[in-house]
Amino acid sequence: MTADKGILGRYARVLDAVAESPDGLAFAEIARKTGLPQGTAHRLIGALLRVGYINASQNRRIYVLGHRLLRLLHLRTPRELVAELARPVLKSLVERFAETAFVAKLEGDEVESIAMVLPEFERHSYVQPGRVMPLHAAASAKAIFAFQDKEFLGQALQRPLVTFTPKSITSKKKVLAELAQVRKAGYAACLDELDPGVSSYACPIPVPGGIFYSVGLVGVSQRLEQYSTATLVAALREAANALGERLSGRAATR
Amino acid sequence: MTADKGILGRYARVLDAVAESPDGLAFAEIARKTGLPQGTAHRLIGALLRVGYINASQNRRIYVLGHRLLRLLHLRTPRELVAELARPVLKSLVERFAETAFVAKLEGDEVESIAMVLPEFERHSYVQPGRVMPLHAAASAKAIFAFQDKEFLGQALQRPLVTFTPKSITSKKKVLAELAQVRKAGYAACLDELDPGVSSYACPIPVPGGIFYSVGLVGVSQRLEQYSTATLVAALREAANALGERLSGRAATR
DNA sequence: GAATAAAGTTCCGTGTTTCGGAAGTCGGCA
DNA sequence: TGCCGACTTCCGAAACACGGAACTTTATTC
Repeated sequence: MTADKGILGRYARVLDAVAESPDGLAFAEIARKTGLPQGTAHRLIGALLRVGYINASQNRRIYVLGHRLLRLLHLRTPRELVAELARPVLKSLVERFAETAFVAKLEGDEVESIAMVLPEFERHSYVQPGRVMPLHAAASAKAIFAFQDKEFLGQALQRPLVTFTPKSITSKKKVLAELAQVRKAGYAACLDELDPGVSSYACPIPVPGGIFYSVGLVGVSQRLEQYSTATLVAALREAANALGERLSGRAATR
Repeated sequence: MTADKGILGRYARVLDAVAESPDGLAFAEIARKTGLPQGTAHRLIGALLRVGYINASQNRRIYVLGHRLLRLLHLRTPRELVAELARPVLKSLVERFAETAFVAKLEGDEVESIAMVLPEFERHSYVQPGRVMPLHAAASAKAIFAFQDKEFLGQALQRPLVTFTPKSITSKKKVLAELAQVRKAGYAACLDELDPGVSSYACPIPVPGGIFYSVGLVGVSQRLEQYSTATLVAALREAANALGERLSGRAATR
């Protein structure tokens, strides 16, 4: 189209070109596909890189969609799509540990539980799908918020930190310290912080663009204690990696 | 953050704000969340509207992500996510018609078959998942390309129109006419155009932002003829609507 | 239903940024 | 070493973004 709708129109054309090529595009191909002069294309690509709308992969020569756009995409991915894909992985966790397994997702600026499989004998569940997991008192939420940027986190921390149990962490400073710890360890735990006598463990699910999902186990604290933390975390991490590959289309279709 | 990375940084902040609010944002909320002066916010929103990165919903007062971004989202949605969700719907089509049912997806600038369920007695399939469906000789591809914009279509039509059978349409003009017809009728048919003696029908799957998927039936022409076109199309349309709702997160979780 | 507040829109002089052609640099290859 | 294509930088002219303030429209209150 000759009708370039302002400056944004040209940026949009570059993004369209990049998105339409599943394996990314080299600089010259972008200039050709969009019909932009090389100098101009170069400048636009530089700006897009700086805001994170495209990323340079490999030897810095192939451009693909960037983390900032992938973030929007995951925020808008319907819960059901992810839930459907996660079910088999959750089932195998349940079989192994006989505890409730679940997946949580970043929705807007909150973390929600979106899929759950519970052991057969269990009478009730601790995380109904759709339940909002509080940032300071749920392993699943910690595992996701620990990997968000400061600005976003600061906004989320505006919400009051409700005291659910005597063990709940209710100071912003302590929450931030906890999240830093989660980031370092690669997993989150919540022992009696949300419901008394109930504990949970969760790992972030790595997908290109950032962390938007987590996979976890919940159960009566006493029963969970029979497994070592290392065992639980190793299993969750494995599950998280498997889910990450499925969510980004790199999985061997089972 | 005070560090605005150029003009794109401010647009990005608006988009982030909109994406983080699942139900959309009013003008004033955008200005507040991004910290932009009202006049400025208004101008940026206008530009974003013009390129289709945001849409005004309802009484033109609530802004949500626009079709141009949703398009990127769907282009990048892994095949497996969609395939998993589509399976039950495909199964019920197969049960009813005893013919192969499948879903196709726009990948880059090509249409690919991504999920398929075939009747038990069938010995081989006509559309392996992963097969690229030619724009001019496959119902599934026609059903998708018919709803793409002219620019994109023109680009796709650069590719040579292979003659698969005597019935294949091989002139650009006729292909365009056929696509216009598909757009009007709301479904596409291919009678012996790709493989001799094999026919297919397909309907576009409506999701917010445009058409990126189609659902179809394939089979030996003679066998398919026992159903009236109206019957086939009605069933496909129903399936397409069901899939559309699931894909956009509006479905009643079965 | 009038008064008032809130939400949304337009204007415009100032000043920064974009524009793209052309010239320059890099890196692989014979 | 010298060539070629891919990529990057430069720069003056022109265009556009900037945001405060004034204005219109819509919602709320009494």
